[in-house]
Amino acid sequence: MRNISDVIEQYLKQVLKESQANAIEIKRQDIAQRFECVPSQINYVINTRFTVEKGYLVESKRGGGGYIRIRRVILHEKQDVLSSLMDIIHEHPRLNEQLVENVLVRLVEEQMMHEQEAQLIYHLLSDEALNLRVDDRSFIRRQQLLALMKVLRYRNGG
Amino acid sequence: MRNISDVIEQYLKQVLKESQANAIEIKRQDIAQRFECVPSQINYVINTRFTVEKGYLVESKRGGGGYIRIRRVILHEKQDVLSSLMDIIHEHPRLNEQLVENVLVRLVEEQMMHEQEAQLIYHLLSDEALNLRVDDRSFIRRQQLLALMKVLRYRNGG
DNA sequence: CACCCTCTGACCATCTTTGACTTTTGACTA
DNA sequence: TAGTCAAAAGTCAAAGATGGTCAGAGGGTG
Repeated sequence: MRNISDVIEQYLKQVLKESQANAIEIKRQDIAQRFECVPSQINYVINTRFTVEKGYLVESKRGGGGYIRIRRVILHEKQDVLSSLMDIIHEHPRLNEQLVENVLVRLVEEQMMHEQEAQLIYHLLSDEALNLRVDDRSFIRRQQLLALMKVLRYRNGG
Repeated sequence: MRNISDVIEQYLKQVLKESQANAIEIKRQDIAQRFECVPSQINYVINTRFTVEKGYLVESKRGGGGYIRIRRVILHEKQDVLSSLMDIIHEHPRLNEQLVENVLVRLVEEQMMHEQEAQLIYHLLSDEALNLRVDDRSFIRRQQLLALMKVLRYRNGG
């Protein structure tokens, strides 16, 4: 693996997968020690890899007996997935390629669309295709991702 | 071989051929060092020799743990259909919903995409989703349809 | 000679790593 | 109970590590 962040990401996902409950609780310092990095590296990994749109929820507590809890969000209804993603899209001030990718990957994981469809749409929403100023790009992405959600809603019986 | 670009091209193709998967991942700096050239030379080689038309797909990531990934893909046999559609897209001064639909229908007829995919994209490119001034809408549609063509060049056997 | 590739380097964009400083929390003490 | 302290975790900006772009110089070929 190329960088320590990826390694830590994989490790955490592995632990998460192996845990019965869909949540794990870690001690930041422990993880940092295990991978020989500074503690704040763990925050970086969490902030970039375990985001809401990817379907993770993170809680933590400081002080003695502190912890970081990572939870995989489990939504039972397709509707929930769509509406939570719509909320995220609405709330995010800037929609960059990374976020678009996260959302599309999530939709595929949740079996709301096929890999190939996601692939196509990703390219339509790429920086390359949307060769505009950042704000305009963000605007278009928001419009189109919301349009996508709308289609998926009735396509999956909403 | 007369120039360094050709040498690098051959080298990369050789490595690609020898790799089990039809993809390789390189570090720009490494290759540049091996051939004693500036890093941007690698970009030049990639931009001129590993294009989509020639059947290659290139992805990359910057920053720590960055890389350049080159993938061999199989081109779709109906390049002529794509070319003619691209011409149409280029030549039309205004791209309205009707034209988008025509293009998508054609692509489905030629079995270059599935009905459902066309449906999705049609919605993304609709007047409703692209709630903009006519010219801007037209601009976005052009960009995105061209992006679509680019993907379709190699899909189905990539 | 003109033109089209190549090559180069300065400058840019993006992602990661690090560390100093901050905030929160619980336990212990006065 | 209030205050203090140490043990977490959080924040943020700078530094580091890559890759990308672009315009101009350089060179070979018809």
